[in-house]
Amino acid sequence: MNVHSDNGAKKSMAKLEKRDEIVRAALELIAEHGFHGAPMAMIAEKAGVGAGTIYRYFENKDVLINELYRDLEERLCAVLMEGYSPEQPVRERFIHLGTAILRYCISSPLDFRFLEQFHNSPYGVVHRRDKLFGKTDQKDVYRELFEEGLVQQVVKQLPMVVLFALAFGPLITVARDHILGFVVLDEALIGQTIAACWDGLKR
Amino acid sequence: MNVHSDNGAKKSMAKLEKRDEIVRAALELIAEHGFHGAPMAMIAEKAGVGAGTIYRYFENKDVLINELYRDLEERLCAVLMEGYSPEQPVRERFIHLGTAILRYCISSPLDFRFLEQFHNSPYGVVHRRDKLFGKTDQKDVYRELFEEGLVQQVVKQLPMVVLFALAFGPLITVARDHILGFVVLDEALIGQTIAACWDGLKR
Amino acid sequence: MNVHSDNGAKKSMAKLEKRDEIVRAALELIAEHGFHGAPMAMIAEKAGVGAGTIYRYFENKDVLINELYRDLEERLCAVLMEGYSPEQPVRERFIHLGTAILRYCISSPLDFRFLEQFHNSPYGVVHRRDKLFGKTDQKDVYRELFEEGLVQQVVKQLPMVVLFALAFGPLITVARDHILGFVVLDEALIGQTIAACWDGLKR
Amino acid sequence: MNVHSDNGAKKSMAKLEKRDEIVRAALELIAEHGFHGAPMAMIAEKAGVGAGTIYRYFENKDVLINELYRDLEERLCAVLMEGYSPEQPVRERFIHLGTAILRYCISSPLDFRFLEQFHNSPYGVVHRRDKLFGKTDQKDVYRELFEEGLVQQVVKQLPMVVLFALAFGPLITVARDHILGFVVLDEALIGQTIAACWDGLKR
DNA sequence: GATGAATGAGCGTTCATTCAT
DNA sequence: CATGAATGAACGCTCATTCAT
Repeated sequence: MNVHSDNGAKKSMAKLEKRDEIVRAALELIAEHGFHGAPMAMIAEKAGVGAGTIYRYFENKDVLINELYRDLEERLCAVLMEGYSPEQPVRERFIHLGTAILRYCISSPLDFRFLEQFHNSPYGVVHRRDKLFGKTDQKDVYRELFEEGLVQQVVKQLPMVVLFALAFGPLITVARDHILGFVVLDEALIGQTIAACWDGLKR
Repeated sequence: MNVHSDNGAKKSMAKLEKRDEIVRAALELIAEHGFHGAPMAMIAEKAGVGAGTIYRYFENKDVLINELYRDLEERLCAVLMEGYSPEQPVRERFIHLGTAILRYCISSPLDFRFLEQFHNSPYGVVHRRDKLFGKTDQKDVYRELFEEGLVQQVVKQLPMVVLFALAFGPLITVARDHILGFVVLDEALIGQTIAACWDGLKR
Repeated sequence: MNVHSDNGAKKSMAKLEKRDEIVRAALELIAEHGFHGAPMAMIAEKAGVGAGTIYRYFENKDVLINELYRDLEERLCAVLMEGYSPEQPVRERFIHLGTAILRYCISSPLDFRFLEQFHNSPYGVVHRRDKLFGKTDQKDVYRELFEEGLVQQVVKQLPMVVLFALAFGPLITVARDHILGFVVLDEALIGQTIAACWDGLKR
Repeated sequence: MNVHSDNGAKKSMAKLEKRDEIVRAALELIAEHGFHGAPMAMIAEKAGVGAGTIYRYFENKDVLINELYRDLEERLCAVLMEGYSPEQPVRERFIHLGTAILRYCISSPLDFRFLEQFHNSPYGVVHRRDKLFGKTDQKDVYRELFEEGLVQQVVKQLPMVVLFALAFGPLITVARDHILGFVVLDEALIGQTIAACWDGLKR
């Protein structure tokens, strides 16, 4: 270790730093160009590592993508739960979640684009099926929220899947449109959009 | 079937027939396996033509995909307009369109799967941008409908893009879930879902 | 076909010609450098075809190697049976076979080297096991010959596998040494060697 | 085990111990899976050392393999010479050597498998050439034995290489077949096999 | 015009070897 | 000295596209 070691240089990276660089590079490339537009060699180059290095951290491309997804899902989940209070009324909770989602997609557009790509791929379908049919035991705030809403009769008596669609279909769509520059979401618009979703949902 | 069609069965195909076979084969393969699961050679085989033949009808794979998209869009548009009457109130017209979309996706799941794949790919982004920013002069029923709704003050005062999202985000989502078998859409559920969308949309 | 088409040029090859070139190239490279010293790209180059072309004729490298083996085995078998007469005494028949083998290895050293490489590889072990345990119904002259020799009590009462070893172990060994230039087999030496093998075999 | 050896068990290894572990690991992996099935990293892991450590003891993989071969050859040679008495008749000496070889291959199948792999590879060819053409000055019991047999006119008047083939070709072959489970060599069969070899050799 | 064999760039992945620690 | 993370050339294989027939 040199006392003068400039810590700005591309020189050595710590172990975790390297994994992070790979993940970040994969995220950017996949978010921007899709799974096919992100060859391992390109990810490696963007991450500033050798092509073989990726395989020290991830068994193969599928694993890399799935771990990246899990990372993002976790991050998103943390964001959603921040300030979430199960004591609040269903409506307030829904607005909290919706707002958090839209803000997240605005502040982390790459994350959001990646999540979309993932959901619209075979990976995502499998993942969704497992989730719906309870192959994961991860507790699910949305489900809980809507189930409570059904019991309290504040949301429409519709299948869970349809409630999801009514609640998040529009959010995902405007989020994408925002990222692609088709609309600019500001706080006011976020609020109005979510309120409109609630109108669709509520009894 | 032409009365005069030589009944050499699979033998010669008319020019248009051939193009259609290619397009149909591409549709099926892409709908089922995605863009990457549909190599040109496989499309050719399924279409019953030589691999090189495709290039007589489509400059390259991108063009094939884009033309296929245009075909489907046209078909969808025709379905939507069937029985559509501009004289009806905005709400009735919206319900007509929504119902038509959901019925179409149920009766033509391959078409729908393809359209989704397309929209969630670089192709789709470009296409959407062109449409929004008016690079196409194709008249757009949705836009007209919502613009009228805005003028009549029956729908919320929100940007067009957000109205789209509120209206079609849920429909697309439930349609996909139906195709993937996560929910079964019957006529009753279709009606309720579209009514809920309208609740989100209306002032 | 042009009347003047110079038939010496590298120009076009007929379909079978191409398969043959690939097989020949694979044979030479594997014979000289082993399986690992014969990458597909090198085989393609030596064959004068594109790398991808090989896969039109052979599903993958394993299949190429196995088909090549089968080709050679067939060729060898034909050579062995040429002039072979089941009516002759066991000894004469053995000498016929042994002579044919040695002559073949001298005249087709590449074939022989390949066969050796194959036998000394996982491919060969599997192949041998199938043969010994009768998973192939290919009739086997050696086996028949030795079984007859056992019945007539002209060869030693030893397990078939040991008889094989006594008969062909030395032949394979001298054949390899000849090819590698460690000894020069002429007709006289061939005769003496096979006679010696018979001495080891006979009762 | 040294009385003073720190019993930190797997902890530190003496220099020679480490080399031995590497060699043993290489032997096992190569014997079982061939040269290609034994990556350096796997050898290192099995040996319980770092991947880079191997290169302190062996310049590269080729050198490792060649030194491993030399080790085994030495071991085999020691086994062969145990109880070998140059005063005995040629025949008895041959039987001693042959028996020792077969017993060795039965008791040390890994060694034997490795030696075979080696002989059937470019390494082996070079090695053999050096030996035959006297680039090594290692005295050679077989050669001496056969030369004496020639002088005494108890073995056939054939080139040394052919005598080798007659003597050891069958032994190697049955040894392999034993290891692969195609035949079971017991003491009786060993004796008969070697006797048969001698029949092939003797005048 | 129609064909499909041929192509080769590009993919995901492995592994012998190096070198900072 | 020993390490093992990092490397990148090389592998087997795929597939959009071309072109001789």
